[in-house]
Amino acid sequence: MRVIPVTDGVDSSDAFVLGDVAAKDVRVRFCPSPTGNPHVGLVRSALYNWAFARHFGGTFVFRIEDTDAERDTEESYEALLATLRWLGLDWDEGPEAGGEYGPYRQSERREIYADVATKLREAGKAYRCYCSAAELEERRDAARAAGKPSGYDGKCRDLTDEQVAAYEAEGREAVLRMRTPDETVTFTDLVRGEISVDEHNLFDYVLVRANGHPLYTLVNPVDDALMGITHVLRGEDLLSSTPRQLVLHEALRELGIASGPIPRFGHLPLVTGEGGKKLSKRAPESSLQLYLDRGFLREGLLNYLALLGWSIGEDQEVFSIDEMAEAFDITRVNAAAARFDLKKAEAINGIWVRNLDVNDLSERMVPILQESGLLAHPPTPESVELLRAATPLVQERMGVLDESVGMLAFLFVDDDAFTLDEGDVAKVLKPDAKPVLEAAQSALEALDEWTTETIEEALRVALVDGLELKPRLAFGPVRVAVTGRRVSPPLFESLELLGREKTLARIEAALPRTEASTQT
RNA sequence: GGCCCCGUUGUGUAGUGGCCUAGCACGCCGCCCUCUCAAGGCGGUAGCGCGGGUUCGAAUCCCGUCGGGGCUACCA
Repeated sequence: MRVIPVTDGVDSSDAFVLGDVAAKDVRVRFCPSPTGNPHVGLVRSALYNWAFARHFGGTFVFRIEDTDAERDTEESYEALLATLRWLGLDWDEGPEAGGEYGPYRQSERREIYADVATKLREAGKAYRCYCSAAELEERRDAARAAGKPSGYDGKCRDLTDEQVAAYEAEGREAVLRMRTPDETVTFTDLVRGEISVDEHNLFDYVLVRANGHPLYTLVNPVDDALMGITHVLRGEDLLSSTPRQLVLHEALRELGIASGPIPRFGHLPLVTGEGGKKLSKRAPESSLQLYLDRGFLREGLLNYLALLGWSIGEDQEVFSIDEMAEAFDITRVNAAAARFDLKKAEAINGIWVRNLDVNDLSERMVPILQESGLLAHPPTPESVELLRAATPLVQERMGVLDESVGMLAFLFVDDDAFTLDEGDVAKVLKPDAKPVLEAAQSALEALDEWTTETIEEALRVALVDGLELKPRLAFGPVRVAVTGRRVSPPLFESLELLGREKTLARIEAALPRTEASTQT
């Protein structure tokens, strides 16, 4: 039985995590394949790697695994870079950053893989396999039916020259397979502890396709080795392929293709969706773009993602990624899968929203309001001023920025586009609201000074004192008439920002509605 | 089917043999505050999957069991 790498002790200190590697020499990587949109699991993984690197003062490498020409797209590649940049997860080496281990896009490293493949084959570490897809499937099904492991059975492991010649004569194409050892492979996972797989479940796997294109199974470990990666932190879905990769790492060192210690692995818990299943890339709720479009703050989203599998300590949940980097300990990552909870994400985000400087917040709201048509591209100076003044009114009323759209529409929408929510009209602008609106109208018309304080005073005197109404019945109709909804930012502040003219015009326009909605 | 991983309230977690009649946060419910909605304050709801051990003592250690998940490609 082989144990790779050898470790002892089970304390959760940095020393255990580092092994023989000096803190500053730590090198971790984030290596997505550019297929589809970045999803939350991917980002969580990037965050943990980033925090790990920053914690030790090591290097965060960003590598693109675009070896699948069928599925990789340039748009996805661009999206990946943009996303990491936006989140503030800066990389030390990688696309656009450079580095001495480049290139960092695997599509530009083909010769390297071809060379390694040749060396592996010549050294007998890998061999040509001529089995056809149909044959493999047949044998796999048979093994399954017999209740046995269904991996590759090793048929082509030790072909004689004659057999090879015969296959070649048949015109068969060959893939390159890695030869795995007839021993149990054991390694110590940084979050799960010791894990082993015996030889009966260590299958010879394909490294290079028949068409000569290298597969992930080859390029991923090869680049990790060549780029001096010391720690591999990735999703649990890759856990079962780790023993096989360890075998390749050993071979690379044995053949002198790579030097340096074999990386240590830590498998992060999966991020699951509603059903407790792995969040698939295609599930809408897993798309990071969805959250960005809704106006999640990078701080809030990252903070929430960090919570999915890790805790900074006793009674604290809100922290920045710098604080995370400071405290991050991979051995304290929870091994169990974590469910993505939108409500919690919004709550955490809301805390960050409320902690933001008002000017900062109003600037961050611009894209959302533009997207919804409330602001122009670029926004006019007046609307920017108005937004700045209105931001404090909504700051503690939203978890996510897009919630401000409904609350602020009344301030930014063109007069002819202003509409009342019909449901709210039916509930609030009943016949008995008419005298309320009329009283409000004359009280406001008489105002010399148009400020929050004078407006409130005037309305209280006219409606609460004058008509002897309870506050909610007094202000409700005015609120609906002027903001269009029963739920709005604070009324008096809203009226001040809206201005006297518009306010009075809207009350006037709403008066007939108290009659229209009578017969129900 | 096979292999591997995992298992504290609905969700995320704290907890590493006595401080646990299990803490925190989100959610949910109620109350307070209040011009609506939020925010804020107060209170409540709900959990160690199950069964055996080990021990004076177990959420914490061991075994079994059940349940969940991942992988099982010439995808990554």
